[in-house]
Amino acid sequence: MIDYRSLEIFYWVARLGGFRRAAVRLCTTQPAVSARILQLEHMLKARLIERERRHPITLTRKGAELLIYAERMLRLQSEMMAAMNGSPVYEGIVRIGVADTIVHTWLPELVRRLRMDYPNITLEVSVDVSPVLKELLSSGDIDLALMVGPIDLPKVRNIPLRTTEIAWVVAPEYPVSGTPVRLSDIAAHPILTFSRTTEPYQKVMSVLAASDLSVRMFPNSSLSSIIRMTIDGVGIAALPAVAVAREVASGQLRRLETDIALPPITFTASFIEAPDTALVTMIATLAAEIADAPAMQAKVA
Amino acid sequence: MIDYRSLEIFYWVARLGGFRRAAVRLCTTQPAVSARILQLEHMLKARLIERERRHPITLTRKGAELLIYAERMLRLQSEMMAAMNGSPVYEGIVRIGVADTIVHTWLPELVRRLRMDYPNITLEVSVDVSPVLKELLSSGDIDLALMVGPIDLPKVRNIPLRTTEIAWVVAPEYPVSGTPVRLSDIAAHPILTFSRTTEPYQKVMSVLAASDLSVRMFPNSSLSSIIRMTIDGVGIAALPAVAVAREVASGQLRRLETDIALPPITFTASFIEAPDTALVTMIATLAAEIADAPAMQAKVA
DNA sequence: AGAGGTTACGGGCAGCGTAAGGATC
DNA sequence: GATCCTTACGCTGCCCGTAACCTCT
Repeated sequence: MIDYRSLEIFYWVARLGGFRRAAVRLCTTQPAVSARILQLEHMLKARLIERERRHPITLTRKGAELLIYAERMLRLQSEMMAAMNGSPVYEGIVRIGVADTIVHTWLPELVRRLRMDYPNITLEVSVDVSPVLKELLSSGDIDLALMVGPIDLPKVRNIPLRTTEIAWVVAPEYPVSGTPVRLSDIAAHPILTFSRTTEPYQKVMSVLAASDLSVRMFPNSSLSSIIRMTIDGVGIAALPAVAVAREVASGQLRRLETDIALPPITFTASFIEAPDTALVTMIATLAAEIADAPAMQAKVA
Repeated sequence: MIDYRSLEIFYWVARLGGFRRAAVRLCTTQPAVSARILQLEHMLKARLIERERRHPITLTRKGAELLIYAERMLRLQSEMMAAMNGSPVYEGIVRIGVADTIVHTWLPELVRRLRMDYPNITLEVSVDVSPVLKELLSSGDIDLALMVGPIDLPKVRNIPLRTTEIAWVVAPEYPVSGTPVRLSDIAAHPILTFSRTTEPYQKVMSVLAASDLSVRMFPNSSLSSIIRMTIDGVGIAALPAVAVAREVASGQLRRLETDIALPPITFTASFIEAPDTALVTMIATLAAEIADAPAMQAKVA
């Protein structure tokens, strides 16, 4: 008989397009995945997967046929677990990728709530900039990404968290002319923001490019480092307003009043849709709830 | 996660109403079944089965709920196997209960065909009279019964094999008066037939009772023994015509011409309907085909 | 005493992880 | 050389079967 585990592994190999990725996603090793697939192929006496050297692998006809059943089986299994336990079993390991901004605002609250309400969930948090998180998610290295912007791929579910504008902030004593500050005033100073691939960087660059201004950018992937440097008077920072709300409130940073039209950025909780995402969905929903909670709004506003 | 095997075991415990029966049906031991159920109950943190001392056990509410999923899961699994292999995997152990009459007519042909076409099937044949076979089937001790008459229980599938009349046969020299022989002529002699619980016995008894005749019956559960004794002139045998066709053809026995209205008896291939009966169904169908084959008809006619 | 389920215990084997081995770009 | 899958191998843990035990009729 065909094991549930084998189908699960087969499903993720097909889904993520590689043995390695499936292994990472399922928290196991590549040989284990390999053995399962081989066993499956041996049992069904048919090759299921065309091993090509480049991502993604392709399924044979038989493989595609099996995938349908694998998906149905996983779905039935999780439906059963949900029905039997009243609610799905919220336990296991979840790997979350989080953008720095979220780490500094409401991630602690999410972690606290999870530890309190679901002590059997083990979290593995990786912090990185959103473009990297997108890669990690689509290669199966993380299960859930809390970051900027939706991922526009099929089968990825994006739960919008909250939208925030980009604020220009400086050290209180830092000299900036103009009220409101114009773009050219800002461009005279070094601008600190996230790394080149991120939305804040690109949005800043696009308005500057439109105005034909040149500028010294200080891209930096660490939010706390950017904040530190800004407080130390290195330049003007362009950061999500929520990320610096505390420092602005405490007077460590001063928010510039400008009329520069920077489009706001939207955070999302994104994850790959699969038959067994009850756990991840729950966490994403909880994240949305916490991110939008009045308490949080007040705390960071 | 819940194993396929656990669901299968749970299904059969529920279906057959006991741990022991399920163990027999699944070719395993009672402790193994017990352990699986215990593990399942532990995993779902709920009692699934009320252990009562008498058959059948009853399911708790949770147990009944799980049974639905177990059945769906088994069904999906066998649907998948069927779809993937083109045809279901015809291999494994099948326990067949066979009535003596069939053993002496076309069972060898069935066994030969199975051994030839499906060498991976292991047969375990038990021979007994039909009422006993019915018990064995409903308690899960056999998977398929080839015997007299349908089993009128829900979830039992009966495939009609062929109908045969009951013949009165005697040794060639045995003195019987009358042509055609009347019932009272027969009642003067000892009558050999199957044991008390069987259809031939009961049918003979009912016509005799209707005529208010008393008679000496020699019930015997072994067909070959009955034939032997009849050839030796012990009395008149009432047996399915097909069972003595060979002896009549070879002249070892003589068939009496009578006008006694004995209702014919019907053989069936009967088995319990379950989500995974592809193998048993195939054998039952093959049995029907062989039993009704012209070659067989000729051979026994 | 017998039927039916549980507990105890030892052995076998499946499946996993580590590490080394191709193959292809 | 880098990436990706496969093979080799030792180990762990699960699951099964045997046997003894419990409990109710």
